[in-house]
Amino acid sequence: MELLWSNDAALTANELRDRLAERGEGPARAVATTTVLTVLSRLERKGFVSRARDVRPHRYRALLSREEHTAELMHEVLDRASDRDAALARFVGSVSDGEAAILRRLLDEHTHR
Amino acid sequence: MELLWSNDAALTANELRDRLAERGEGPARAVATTTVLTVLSRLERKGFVSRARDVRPHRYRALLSREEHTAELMHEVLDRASDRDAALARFVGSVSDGEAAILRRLLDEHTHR
DNA sequence: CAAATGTTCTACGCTCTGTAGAAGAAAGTT
DNA sequence: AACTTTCTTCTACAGAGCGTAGAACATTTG
Repeated sequence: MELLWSNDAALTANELRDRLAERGEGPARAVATTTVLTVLSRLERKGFVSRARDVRPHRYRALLSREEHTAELMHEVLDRASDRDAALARFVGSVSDGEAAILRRLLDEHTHR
Repeated sequence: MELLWSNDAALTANELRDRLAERGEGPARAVATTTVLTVLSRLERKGFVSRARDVRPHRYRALLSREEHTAELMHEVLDRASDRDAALARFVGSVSDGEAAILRRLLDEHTHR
């Protein structure tokens, strides 16, 4: 559910519900607005989403973009490893050549910046 | 619980239970053997553990090392991203300098091998 | 065969997630 | 202000996963 969040930003619950209804017309679609609200509240509690309480139909926005969130998760996973370096090594070792090239480029930028 | 697995390899349920009892004498320690068995069965079902059924006190062993598992998880997380490259970029961007250096070295090995 | 040891089945409690109805609060309308 | 519509919160329930383990069944040992 949370994945549907990567949309744009700052939506109301109803707007979000409509977006959800659009993508994926199939059966078993269309959730109730309250459902969206509940999920949003939980996400807010967990710090994934911010809510503008001042405007009336509260507007919600993702605090982290989809990609930031992914990076965040990768770090969490890595942090749970007993041997970070070894884990990193395994990770790099199991990356495709293409992706290895991308990583290299990214690291260069990381340095020169 | 699964984390306690990174021990060595090929243990019986009882041996495992003993290892668990040792590390962390504190209160609320010491689980029943059946508990260990149940957990092992579930891990086996999920493919994290292999079991030698031929020997009688079945012997269990981790299929992936702690670090391999971590790398695996990182890939899974990355695979769920809509834009892998962007996610990778975020990841690299949020890595410490020291870790960046390690990554660079790993990539070099990756290439020259 | 009986006793000891090992394994499977079944189950309970807890947390998380998806789902939403009922009830309360705020805004819009006449 | 009273009424209606819209929005939000509260409460709840089912299903999955995890930690835990007792009861029952199987196997090995003496």
